Amino acid sequence: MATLKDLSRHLGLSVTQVSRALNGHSDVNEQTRARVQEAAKLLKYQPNISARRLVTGRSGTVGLVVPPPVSTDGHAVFVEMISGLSASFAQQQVHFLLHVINPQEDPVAVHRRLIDSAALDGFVITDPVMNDPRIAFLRKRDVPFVVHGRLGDKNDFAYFDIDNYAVAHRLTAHLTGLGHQRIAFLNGVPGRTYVESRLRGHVAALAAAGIAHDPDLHRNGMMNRNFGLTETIRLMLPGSCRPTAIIAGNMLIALGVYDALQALGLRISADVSVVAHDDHLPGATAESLFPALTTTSAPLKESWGPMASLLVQALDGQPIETLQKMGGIAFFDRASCGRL
Amino acid sequence: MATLKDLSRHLGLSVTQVSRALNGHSDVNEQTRARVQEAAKLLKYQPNISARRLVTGRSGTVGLVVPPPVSTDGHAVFVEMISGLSASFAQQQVHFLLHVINPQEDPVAVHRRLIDSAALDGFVITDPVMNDPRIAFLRKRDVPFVVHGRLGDKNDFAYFDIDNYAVAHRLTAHLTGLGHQRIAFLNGVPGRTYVESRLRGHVAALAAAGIAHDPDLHRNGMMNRNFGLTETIRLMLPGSCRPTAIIAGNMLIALGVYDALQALGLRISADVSVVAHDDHLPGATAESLFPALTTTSAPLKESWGPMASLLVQALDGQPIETLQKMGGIAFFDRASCGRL
DNA sequence: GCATATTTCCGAAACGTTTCGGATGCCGCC
DNA sequence: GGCGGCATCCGAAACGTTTCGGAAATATGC
Repeated sequence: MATLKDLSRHLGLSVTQVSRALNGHSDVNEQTRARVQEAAKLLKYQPNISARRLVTGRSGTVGLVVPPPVSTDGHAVFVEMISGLSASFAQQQVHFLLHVINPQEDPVAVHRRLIDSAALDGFVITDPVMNDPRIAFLRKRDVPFVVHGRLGDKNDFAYFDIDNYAVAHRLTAHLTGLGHQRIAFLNGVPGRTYVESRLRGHVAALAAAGIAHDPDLHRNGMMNRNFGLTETIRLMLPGSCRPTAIIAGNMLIALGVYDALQALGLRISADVSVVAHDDHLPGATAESLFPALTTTSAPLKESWGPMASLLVQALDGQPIETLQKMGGIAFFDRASCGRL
Repeated sequence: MATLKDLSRHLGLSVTQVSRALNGHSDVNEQTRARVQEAAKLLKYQPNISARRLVTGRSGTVGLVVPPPVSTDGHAVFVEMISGLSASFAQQQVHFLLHVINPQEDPVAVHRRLIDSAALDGFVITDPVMNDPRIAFLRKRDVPFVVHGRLGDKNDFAYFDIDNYAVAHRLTAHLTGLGHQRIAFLNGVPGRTYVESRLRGHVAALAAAGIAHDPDLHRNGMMNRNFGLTETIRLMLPGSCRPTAIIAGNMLIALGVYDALQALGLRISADVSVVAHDDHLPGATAESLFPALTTTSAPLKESWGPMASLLVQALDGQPIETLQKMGGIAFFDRASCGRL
């Protein structure tokens, strides 16, 4: 309600000086600055962001444009993402605009409108695909953005990602270390970057152990429980050359693997070793399975804070090379693996 | 990128007139208006909302301040709410700001900051409680808002709600019509308005059939599967005077009721009739149960569109009395009830 | 033909902030 | 005493839009 003019009148200072005092500029007496800040608190001064953004050209608002989640699996990720981002941006004093589009709508057009009306000055991009039109557009318009994930080799933008190569490498090496040779890998849908990175890490770890990669043991699919179940059953068909260990791309797949092995009467660890990567989505924890599941661990919920920081730094004009961050992964050796 | 000044130069008109033409004012020649609109399209003119909101004092943005969802049950509602609201507001050309607070934070303080910085000009209020401080604050500051649900009798604000009295009345009357006298009601946590409304509707329908309400048959609790399961078992304990029919407050409760009756060896419909209210949350559909569940139906997802419209109308200064809307309820008689 | 509406237009001010360029006073220094 | 340097301040312009009050041109009524 109170404006700069009110403050300046109240303090006997110019509007200019009040503004500079509050914004931490150097040419203002420390004593005056204190007075100004006190008065601001007293009069409950809140800067009018419309006025500010009009002159600075920046809105103090970032946005996320997404289609609504489809499956119930998607719900958990959606909730975590939305609430994580919103809370993180709030902490950084940045407003978070959410625009849920219907799936037919063109996301680029929405981004364009949002930019042209000067409503937003930065974006979060999730679920990037190869040659993503959103990324191309934002780059062309020179609008800051941060991507959750990466694309192939050329990543000349701010991103946060986990080291998916390392994930698969670590899991595979753990199994080869126990003497396993025939290791199945239930990976995600082909084309997604993290799926390809994991495949590379997997193959590299096999090679390091002197094992040739058998394409038949590598399966792609939607990362849900059903995929884990059906593929495990197919892998274990009598007559086929069974794997002695299975890597599950996430916890849902792992649940399906457990279901299938149990149904087939195979003992986990004793007969078949199982490992998985754990995003820490609600619903399935590695410790609560029986036997407790050995995993690499990289909680998805820990990405949103860094994502927000990166975007804010990008808004502040920091060079992109300093804004590429990888989340760490941990490894928990539990009870689901046996030595061969 | 293009501004009004650009347009006015390009058209040989004053900035004033261009603005009025675009905003549909009356004192502009229809022919000129057409020219202006064409030029606007040509130059890809997008009004700078910061400038607009600075002079109008309105931001074209509404907000929702919520804590993150807790349980996995809450996820489905959260997702539906967030995506429904966002999409609906987008359709109405209103920006939707989401602010997820941590549960300790004071929501009123957040609302205050958002208002004082002129960032938002309207709010959506969900999960209202009696004497809600958010509502009191927004009313005091004379900021438009719309509430999902109602509070007791005094509702001098815009709201969207379903007729919970009618829901319980309808379900109860259906059962009394089949000759049931001892009807249990598994209702939500006490204090919530819809819970109380439902109780009133229930009691009224009983009275209309000449049946006295037995408080022992009315149970309150968290509306989840476990509540339905445990309360049904307690209701059916041998020695107690068993109900012949059960009303479940929502589908999760109904799932628990089905589980319990099956476990107890009681046949649904033949031994015990079951009805429920169905919010159409993903995960449980009334038709897919066996036997198919008789329900009142009021999809939660149909509230967000009306909610958005109501808030937009409130922003336009429409009188509150015209902004109180009730969602309709449907009744589906399926296979879960038997005549006594 | 004159006064009065009506239609269509415009200039200027205003919203609240940031920032550019300059002003003022004071200090020490030669 | 003059001069440069520093610390501290201020006036005015600018951002892009809406709107108030009025002006000009045209139509209407007698």
